[in-house]
Amino acid sequence: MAARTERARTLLDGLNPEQREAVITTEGPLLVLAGAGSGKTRVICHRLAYILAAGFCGPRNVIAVTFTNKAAGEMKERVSRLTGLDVRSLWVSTFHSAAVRMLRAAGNLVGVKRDFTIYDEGDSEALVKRIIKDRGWDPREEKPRHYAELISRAKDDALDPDDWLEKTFLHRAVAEKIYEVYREYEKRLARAGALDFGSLLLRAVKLLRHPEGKRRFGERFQYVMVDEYQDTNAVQYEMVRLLAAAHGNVCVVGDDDQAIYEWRGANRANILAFEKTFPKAKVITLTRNYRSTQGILDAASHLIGNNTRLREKKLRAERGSGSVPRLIRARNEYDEAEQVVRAIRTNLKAGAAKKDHAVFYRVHALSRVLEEVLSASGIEYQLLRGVSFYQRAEIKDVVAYLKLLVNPDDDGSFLRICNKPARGFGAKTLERLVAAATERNLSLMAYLRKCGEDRENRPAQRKKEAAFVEMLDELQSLLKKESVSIVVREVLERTRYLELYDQNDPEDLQRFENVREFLSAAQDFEESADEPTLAAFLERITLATDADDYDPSADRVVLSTLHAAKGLEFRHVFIVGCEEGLLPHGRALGEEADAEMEEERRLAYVGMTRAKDTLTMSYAFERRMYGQIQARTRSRFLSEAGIDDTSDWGGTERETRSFFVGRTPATLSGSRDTGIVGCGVLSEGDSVRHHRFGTGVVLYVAESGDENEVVQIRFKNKVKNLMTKFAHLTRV
DNA sequence: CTCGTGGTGCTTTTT
DNA sequence: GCACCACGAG
Repeated sequence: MAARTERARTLLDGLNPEQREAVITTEGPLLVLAGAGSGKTRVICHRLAYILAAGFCGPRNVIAVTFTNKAAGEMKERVSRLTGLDVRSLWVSTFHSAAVRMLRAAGNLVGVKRDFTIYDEGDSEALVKRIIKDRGWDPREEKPRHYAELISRAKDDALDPDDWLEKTFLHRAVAEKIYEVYREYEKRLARAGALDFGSLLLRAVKLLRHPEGKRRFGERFQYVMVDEYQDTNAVQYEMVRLLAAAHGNVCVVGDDDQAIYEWRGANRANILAFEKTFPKAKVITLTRNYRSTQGILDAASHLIGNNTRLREKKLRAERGSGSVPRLIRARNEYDEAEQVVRAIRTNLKAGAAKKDHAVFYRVHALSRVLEEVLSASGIEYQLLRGVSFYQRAEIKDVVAYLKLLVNPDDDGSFLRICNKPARGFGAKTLERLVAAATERNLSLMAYLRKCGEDRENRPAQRKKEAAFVEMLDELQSLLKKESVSIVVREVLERTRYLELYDQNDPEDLQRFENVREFLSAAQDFEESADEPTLAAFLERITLATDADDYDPSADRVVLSTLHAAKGLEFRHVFIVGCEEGLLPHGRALGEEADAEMEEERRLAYVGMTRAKDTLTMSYAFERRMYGQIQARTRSRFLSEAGIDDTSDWGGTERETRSFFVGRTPATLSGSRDTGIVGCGVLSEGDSVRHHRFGTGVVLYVAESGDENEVVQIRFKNKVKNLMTKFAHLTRV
């Protein structure tokens, strides 16, 4: 017992008093407000480890919920290292994986059959589209994406079609249409034995309310932990509440300033609701920032100070003052990318690694130019996100075959692949088939099996259909005796799927490669999984994302959207495209878009607080967007953050613009007047004079020597970043 | 049934 | 500018 206590106590070493308090407060409800860079992950892991090491309960009585599989995996790994315990029975997972796990075990209690299929967003949208078409509506008018999104939001708020109709503020006629689609959508999901992401959570909640489910899962978990709590939606909140109901030991960790997913149903006010639901909740605020220097933190704090905040907190840098954020002004997106890359190259020369750098942008579209310029410079990079591997058409096709084997009622998968390659399921045939099956409320496969015979003649057609059914039956029987990878191989073989591809077409060749990669993923899976079934494999890939692929050890510059940047940190951070309409995004600019504007601000805040040593923001005077060149205005966030543009070189915005337009960079450099310092002359500690700011001392010189040299100078009461070529500095 | 073209319409996207 | 989809011609 003493040894145990001793071991638990060492877990507190190296934690600050607040962190320590959070770790040892294991009983009762606890809300940890963790500012950016305040050691949140550390607290969560140590707290989990502490509970286990102290022997308060066994691993199977703890559940920790995070938002990505990757975060979950790392957490588990870390807890294992910290405790030396076997953590296999510890539930560390995403909300969705936890839901799946419970439903696979006891879904029958709430009407979920064992072999249910999971529909991802693409599958849901495809289903919505079929419903809209079946109604005879034009999918260009009634946009499936729009409908699918509304349905998904409704589920985030736990609203069934009737609840939703009652609550919606949309125009009656519009609302009725959506209601109709939503109802039909639910009907068809049920018929297909499928659950979408929203239903997974809703069914899990239903299960936790069921007496038997409550007994099995509600009472099992003595300790509940939730990460990124500010991004939970209403249903996830309810799930947390139910999981914690029996024992009341629930710890949620979050930061309302970093809530960036309200647009998809998250509710950052859950942070306030927590204290209402658990009136005795203890609140611990972590405000010591171990990541960034004070200069960066000040800018970020200034920015976020423009929001109305739920829980205001002031972060303090533990690392000292450091440099203040820099601003890059560029003529266009190419100039912007070139300046960023130049700055990166300067850092590389000074000994920094490529992986110490990250470039963030609001929209993926901005990555292209950066990629071009990085490639041209021979600097390796890795792109976060982009189309997920598992979202590619060819992968979804193969997956659809597999899903159909596990759950033959999955009409979505059936329709996707029944005619790939062509085997007699043309448009007309399918139309008839769907109509006949719908009439009998049967899935397509069930209809083919049961009623294939009693349809009118067409013997040739029936033969083809029978062959298809037989092929799937054979594959299905393989499932019982062969491993996942062998089944995948057989599927490719027997369906002759790969014959769709032309070996001479480079795009097809890529698809071919992707399918091969998929095959090797299947192999990896069956070698490593606890339960190497096809259903488990499908589950994993449906709930997997590309975020899970980011490799922090690879020495490459990271390109990422601001959203995907959450949770990461880099020595040198660049945020490009700081322009009105981009960051903040155009959709947040309207009169009645205050909430959106605040979310944009939080997004910028998240990006800025990723930086450890230097932060550079940039904007361009013009940029090609949607195929045309547009004049751009610098983002309001820059001045809100105190990253003051105009003062950097001593002119006004208009002067800057006219100065740039029509000039090439070469004509910009150098100075005509004697006494004015040129590039490559200054070094740290030099005293200089600026015509507006007076005299100051050079703090440091970035990109020394070339025409983009930037010097940081401390004037009487402010620190400025100036470009030597514009600043017209003289020596004192 | 497949291929080509033209029209459209475009944040973000943990699961 | 680009990617995706629907529709029409072959």
